[in-house]
Amino acid sequence: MRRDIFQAIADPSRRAILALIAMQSMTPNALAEHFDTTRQAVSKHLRILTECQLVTTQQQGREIYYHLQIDKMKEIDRWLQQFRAIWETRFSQLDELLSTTKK
Amino acid sequence: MRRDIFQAIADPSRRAILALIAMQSMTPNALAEHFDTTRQAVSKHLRILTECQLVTTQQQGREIYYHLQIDKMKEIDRWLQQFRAIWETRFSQLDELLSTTKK
DNA sequence: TAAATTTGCAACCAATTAGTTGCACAACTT
DNA sequence: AAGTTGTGCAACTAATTGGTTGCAAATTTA
Repeated sequence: MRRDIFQAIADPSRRAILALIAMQSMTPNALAEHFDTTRQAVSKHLRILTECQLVTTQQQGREIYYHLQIDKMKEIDRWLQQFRAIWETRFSQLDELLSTTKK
Repeated sequence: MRRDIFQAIADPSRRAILALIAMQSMTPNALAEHFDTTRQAVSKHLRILTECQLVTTQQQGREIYYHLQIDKMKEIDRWLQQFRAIWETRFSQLDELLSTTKK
């Protein structure tokens, strides 16, 4: 059972769930209304997101609110850094080239 | 055959391949040396990365060099924006709180 | 207390995945 | 021309995935 953030965000439904609860914490039932699948399918996605700590839960009576764990999202950002470093370098090189051409 | 960047980067080997060719374009054989799998397995990963345009090829004699298509990586960054907006807001809120506490 | 609501979990299933081996083909080397 | 090297593709396989239905448990409502 591989369970890392990259595998978690590979699924479009899970990305949609993350985007939804990013706006506001939601219950599984409320989330399921946004999808064509069953509530149980959504529940399974939430389990995966919980396992890799992208979301946390908060019980409120018989309802369970799922919260986005924004800090965990930063891990993706951190992985992107190595590539961002490249495209920023290339951009500044292009920038340099352009200003050289101007002269 | 779902083929989007998020599914592509879900696999650790493919992330490693991306990181390697980010430094320098490489042939499948050269890449395969960095992995415990067969050359054909690496070739399959490269095919997936090519299909979603994360890499491009450049034939040179009988060798084929795989290049990172850095612009495509920006798509991940773009998706992250919506979340980055959140964590930056929270950070600035914390920032505000701290400066208020100082007073 | 009985019924309804909200949820998670298990069992099952079809499709997909990541790997393998075994080719075939083109391009260099001798 | 014959052998070697670099590569992609097809066929197969075991494991994983994302979905389903059918529960059971806990909490709220009547």
